[in-house]
Amino acid sequence: MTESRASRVSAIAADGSDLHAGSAVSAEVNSAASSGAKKGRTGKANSTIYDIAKVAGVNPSTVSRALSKPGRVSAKTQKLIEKAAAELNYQVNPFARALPTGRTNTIGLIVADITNPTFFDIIRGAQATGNVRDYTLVLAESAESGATELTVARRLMSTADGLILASPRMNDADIRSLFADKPVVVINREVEGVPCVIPDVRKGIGEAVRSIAANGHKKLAFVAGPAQSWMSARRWEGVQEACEWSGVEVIRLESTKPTVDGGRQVARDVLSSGASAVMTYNDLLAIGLMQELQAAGLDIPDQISIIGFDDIFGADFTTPPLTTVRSPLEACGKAAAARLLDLLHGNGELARTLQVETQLVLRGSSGRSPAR
Amino acid sequence: MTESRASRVSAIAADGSDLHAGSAVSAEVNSAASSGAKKGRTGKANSTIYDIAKVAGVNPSTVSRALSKPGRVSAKTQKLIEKAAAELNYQVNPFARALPTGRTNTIGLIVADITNPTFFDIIRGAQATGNVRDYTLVLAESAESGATELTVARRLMSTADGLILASPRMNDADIRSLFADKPVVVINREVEGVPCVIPDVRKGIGEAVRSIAANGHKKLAFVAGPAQSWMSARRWEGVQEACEWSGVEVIRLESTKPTVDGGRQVARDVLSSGASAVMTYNDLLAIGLMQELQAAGLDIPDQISIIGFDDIFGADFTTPPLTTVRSPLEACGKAAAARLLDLLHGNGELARTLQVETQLVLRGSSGRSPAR
DNA sequence: GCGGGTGTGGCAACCGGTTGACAGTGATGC
DNA sequence: GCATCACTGTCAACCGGTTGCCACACCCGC
Repeated sequence: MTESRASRVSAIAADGSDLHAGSAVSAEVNSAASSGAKKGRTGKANSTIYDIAKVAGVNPSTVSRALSKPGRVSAKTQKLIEKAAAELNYQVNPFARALPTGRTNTIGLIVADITNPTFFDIIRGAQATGNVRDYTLVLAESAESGATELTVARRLMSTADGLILASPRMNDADIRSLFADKPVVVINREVEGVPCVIPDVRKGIGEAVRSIAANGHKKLAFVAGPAQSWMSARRWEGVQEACEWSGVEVIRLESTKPTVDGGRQVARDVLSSGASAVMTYNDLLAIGLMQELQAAGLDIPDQISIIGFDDIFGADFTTPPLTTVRSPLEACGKAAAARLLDLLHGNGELARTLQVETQLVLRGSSGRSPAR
Repeated sequence: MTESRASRVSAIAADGSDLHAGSAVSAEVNSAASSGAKKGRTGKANSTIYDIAKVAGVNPSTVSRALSKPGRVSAKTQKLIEKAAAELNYQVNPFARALPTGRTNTIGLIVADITNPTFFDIIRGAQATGNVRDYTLVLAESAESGATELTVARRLMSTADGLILASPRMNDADIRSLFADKPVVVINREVEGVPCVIPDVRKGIGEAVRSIAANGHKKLAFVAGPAQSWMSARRWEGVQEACEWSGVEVIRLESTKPTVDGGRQVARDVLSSGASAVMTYNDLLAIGLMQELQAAGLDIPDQISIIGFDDIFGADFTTPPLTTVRSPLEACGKAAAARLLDLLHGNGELARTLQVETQLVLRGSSGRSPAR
C-alpha cells in the first residue's frame, strides 16, 4: 500500500502535562475552489509530490518548485506538473511544509474572551483578510489575565508566523519582547515601537457629546471600564475633552466589571449622580444599566439618556435600541491582519499606528434632557 | 501525567496551493502553567529532543519515548530526561510530530457561520472539552452551503483527527462518507450510522406549549426556519405534537431567512394569521418579529406572546426579555467533543444518538392570551 | 570554436519527531 | 549452568516537503 500515512488509529492519550496545556479553536473558511476531483471517494489516500513526480516524469524537487516557486521551472514542465497534480487531486501537506521552513501560513490572534461579542467582529475581520491571503487565523484566549496572556502568546508564537493582540492586558515591555521575535500587531492599544491599530475615539465621542449638549443635557456621567484597560482610559480622556469643549459637566463613575451585570450594579451611582445622560465604557454596561433603570421605573430616553460604546451584536435588540459609539471592529481586525501580512512579506513599513474612525450611531436610547 | 506536554497549538493551515485556499481561526485557551523557564529571552531558539538527548546523555529516540510512551523507559531515565526537558524549556514541535504519525491532536468543528450566536456556545463547549483533553479545536465555516461544507470538511479532515459537524447542511450520504474516513460527530441532526448529539426538543416544547395553553391561547403560529434544516423540521413536529396534545390550534408560517430581518418580514403573516401566540424557529426570528410588531403598536405580551428557540446571547436584551426554549448548546458542544475524543481513543461505543434536554426559559415576552 | 552567462532540473541533506527491529543486560526457570 | 524472557535503550528508516549546490544544455558574442 503505498505509504498509507499512519491511519488515524492513533490511540495515545496525550493527556496533559504538568506545565502548560492549552487548546485552540480555529476557524476556517472556504474560499472558492471546488475540491477538484468529483466524487467523494477520493478520500484518504492523499497524494504527494512524489506521486506527481512519478506521473510527470520529473524529480520531486522540481514538483516542489513548480508548486511554490513561480517561474523557477519552465512553462512546459509547469503545465505538466500542474496537470498531474490536478489529476491526483493533490493537496500539500501543511505539516510537511511547515517543518523545514518554519512557515506555517498561520497568524495568531489573542483575545481576552472568545465569547465577548466585542471581539467577535475583530475575529471575523482578521479571519476574512487572512482568508484572502491564504492564511489561517489561530485564535487564543487569555482569560483576561496578563500573565496567562503572555504564556499563551509565547506558545502561539512558536507555531504561528505572527501575532495579533486584541486589547492586550500584558505590559508594553512584554509586547515589545514578542515583537522582537516575530511580527506583532496590536489592536485597541498603542504600544511604542509596535504597529498598532486603534479606533480614533475622538470623532465618535465628539459626535456623541455634541448630540448630548444639543439635547440640552448639562451633566454627563461616564461609567469607566477596567482600571488596566488602555481603551477605557482613552475613552475617558476623549469624553472629558469633548465635554470641556461643549461646556457639559462630566463626572466619572467606576464599574465593577465591564458586563451587563456590572451595568446593573452601577445604576445606583448613576441615579445619585444627578446626571441626565450617561456614557458607558462599553455596550454591555449600557445594556445592564438600561435594564436596571427601566426596572426602577425610569423612562429611557425621556428621563435619562444612555450611550454605549462599540455597537456589539445585540445592541439594537434593546428597547429602545441603544445609541452607541461604533468602533469599526471588523475593520480593525482586517487592518491588523493586513498589516501583519505586509510585515510578513517584507512590505513592512515602519511601526506606525493606524487609526480607524469611530462614529455615533444614533438610536433610541438617547434624546432630549428632561425639562427639569 | 508526566510526559506528553504536546504543545499542540497547531492550527494547521491547510492552505494550499492553487486549488484549495481557505483560512482558519483557531482559539486557544491556556490552562495553567507557567511557561517553564524563567526569563523571557528563551524566545525563539526552540530546543529539540536532540538537545535533550545530548544533555541527558541518551539517544533521541529514548527521549521521544520518554515523552510520549509512558512506561516505555525506566523511571530513572525518565526522570533524567524530564529534568533536561524542563531545563531547556522544551516544547514539542507539533508539525514534526504530525508528520510521521498523522496525528495532529486537533479536532475540526464546522459551523455554517462563525458570527451566528447559536454556534457560539457550541464552539465554546467543544473548545472547553478539547482543551481538557489537550486537543486543539479547529473551526471551519461553511457559508451556509452544503457544497462548500463538504469541500471544507474534506480539507479539514486532512489535518484534523476527527470532525464535529454542527447543524450540517450536506446530505446524509456525504456525512457517512466522511465518517468512513475518520471519526465524525454530528450536532443538531440525526444521521443513521453516525454518532449524533441532539437536543431533545420535546421537553422544552412541551413546557412551552403547555404554558401557552395554560395562558388561554387557542391558536399558535410556528414560524419555520430554512427548508433544509433538520432541526427546523424536528421543532415543527414537536410543536404540532404538543399542540395536538394540549388542544391548541397550530399553523405554520414560512420565513425567508432565519435572521432578525427574516423575523421582521414575517410579521405581516403573523398578524393576518390571527394567532395570539407565536413560536419561531430561532431567537433571531423572534427578536425581529417582536421589533416589527412593537413598531406596529402591538404590546407584547399583552396582545401577542412570542417564544423563541435557543436562548442565544442577547435574548434577554429585549424588552420584554424573550421567552425561549433553551437548547443546551454548550453542553452539546461538550458532549460532541467528548464523544469524538472517545472515538479517537478507541473507547468508541456504537454510533448512538445522544439526547440533551431542552427547557423553557420563561421571560417577559409571553403571557396571558388577550381576552378577546 | 571557445569562454561565459543564463535557464532548468536533479541530488541529497535537511526540518524534528516516531517507531519497528534488534541488541545488550540482568533476572528467572529448570 | 544454560536457555528464556522481560526490560531498556539504540539504530535507522521513515513522514513530505524545501532548498543549496551542482551539472548539463543551450544560446550568445567574439
